[in-house]
Amino acid sequence: MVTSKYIKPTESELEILRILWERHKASVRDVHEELSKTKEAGYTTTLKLMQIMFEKGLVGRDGSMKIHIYYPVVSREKTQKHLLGKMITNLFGGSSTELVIHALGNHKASPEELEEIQELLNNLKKQ
Amino acid sequence: MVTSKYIKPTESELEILRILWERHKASVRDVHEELSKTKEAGYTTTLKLMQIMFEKGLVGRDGSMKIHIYYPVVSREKTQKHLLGKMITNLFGGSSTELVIHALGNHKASPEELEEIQELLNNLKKQ
DNA sequence: TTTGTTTTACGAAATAAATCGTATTTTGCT
DNA sequence: AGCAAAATACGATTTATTTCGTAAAACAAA
Repeated sequence: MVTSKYIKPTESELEILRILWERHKASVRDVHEELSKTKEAGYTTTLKLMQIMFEKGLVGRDGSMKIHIYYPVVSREKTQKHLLGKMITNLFGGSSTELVIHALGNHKASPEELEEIQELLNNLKKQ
Repeated sequence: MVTSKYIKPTESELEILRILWERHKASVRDVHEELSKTKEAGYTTTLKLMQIMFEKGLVGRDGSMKIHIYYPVVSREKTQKHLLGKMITNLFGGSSTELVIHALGNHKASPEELEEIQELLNNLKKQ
């Protein structure tokens, strides 16, 4: 049985994946326009990146329309898990708690979100 | 007034910083030995990386001893903040709550840690 | 002081990532 | 069909990152 190897997206690829995860599917132009809001890059640069991502298997595409429509192949969850693990190890001394505290401290959460976390916390305490 | 620019450590540099943050100071050999536990790399590779980090200003070093003793210059906190922000944006759709939930879900925390998070949560709720 | 070991300096190669120019193909109009 | 605009393919360059060989310097100890 062949287990497909985890491919670590680069920084730029992650920015593109972010958009695809959000929209589920998008053309190169869609992605490029969204990207342009926060970043400076030529259209062909975005195109090339997405082509490379396609070759790597990070995204898929449907060419049956007039233009290619791309969609994510790697799941957000799996990618989150990998990168989160690395971050906890290298940046938070292996302590996920420390990460949680930082995340809660630096970025504000709404009352609803706090409640959501509270519930999760209650569940964890029960065990 | 000149504001010093944030230098984003690379993946490898982060692994070295992790060790320096933990030990406060260490020789190249120290770092290399610790690194070797989890990673395969030659001694001069580690040395070179640390020399480059010194040039970039990520670490400092004391050469008054027989051998160079390196120490971190960039703070763990500042680095955490930068990378966490990027991670929340690209990987968790801008929601720090989602990150917290993932972190708590995938990596187990001790009762003491849960209590610590509970207190933080209580404080946040009060506001 | 001579010799072997460790440490450092340095350059260069190998690899990976990002950027872009140009050419070709496809599409939408008229 | 013919033309302009948009989309794609592709190669090449640039820049960043990682790796390591070799040589010089510093050190330890016989």
